[in-house]
Amino acid sequence: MNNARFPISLHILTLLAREGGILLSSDYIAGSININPVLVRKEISNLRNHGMIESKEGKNGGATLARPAADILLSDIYHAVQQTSLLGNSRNLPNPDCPVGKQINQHLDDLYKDVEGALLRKLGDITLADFANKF
Amino acid sequence: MNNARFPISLHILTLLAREGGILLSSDYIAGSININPVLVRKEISNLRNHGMIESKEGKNGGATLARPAADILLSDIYHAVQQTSLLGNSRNLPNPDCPVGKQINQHLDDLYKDVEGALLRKLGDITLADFANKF
DNA sequence: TTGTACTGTAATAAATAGAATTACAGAATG
DNA sequence: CATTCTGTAATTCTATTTATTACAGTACAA
Repeated sequence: MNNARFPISLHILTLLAREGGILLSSDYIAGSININPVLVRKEISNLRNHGMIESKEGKNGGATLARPAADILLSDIYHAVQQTSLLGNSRNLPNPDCPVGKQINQHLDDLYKDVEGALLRKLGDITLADFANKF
Repeated sequence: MNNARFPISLHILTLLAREGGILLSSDYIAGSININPVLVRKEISNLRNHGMIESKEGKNGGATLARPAADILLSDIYHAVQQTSLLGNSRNLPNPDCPVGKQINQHLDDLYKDVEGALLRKLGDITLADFANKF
């Protein structure tokens, strides 16, 4: 995972978790993370689609948690941002005339599912409340 | 993880595991993976530095496993190629004037160590022999 | 002893992906 | 109705990844 979507989303949610229902603006959040506000709004949009955030448009608008921080698992966040496979894939198709090349993607997929399961069990043990309470 | 070093290394090692000690050239390996041979030689160089591969220069040269496939764990491969953190980090430093921004990197690091531990336990349960025998 | 087939590595270029920026329509508020 | 926000698309900028080129050095075999 090379992009910063997981830590950015976790940062956003941590800020919201610490404000009990107070709306935070994308500009304020972006100032804490030190990234562009448009990126924040994109992540909020994504987290909203996954039911973790509610947001309000217009003056004095902003974002807030859609449900209690104790009901949001870090695995929920992982699912919301996960796009590329955990341990990477080669861009090119391997050689179909090679017995290994022909099958490796299937076996990699199986392996990744297995490994990702272990990761999700760990992330599923931790709630946003657990994380936010560390601060 | 956006780059393909883990699957490439695993592909290389799988090919070698299936040839009992026969030297394979970087061109042959690159043909199976369908990437540039120079990339293969770079990965071989890395895996050699980590004690998993031996290679021989000159005519009829190539690479072979440095130890039995049953003695190479997938976690060894992960360690050999791992460079960026598992779940990503923001490029910019968070705002030190924000109570969350000030501490988040430390808490992220702790979390990542924990999660990576779970991943490594899973990868440490699987040997290269296990993986190569699937083909 | 010399041509050939390799590795090893550096340097560069091309391709791709990530993040920042600009722009602007639309919503809510006072 | 001016202001302050969100939402989103389009574009530009930057960083990362991969491919390519180049070439020195090694080993073998005729």
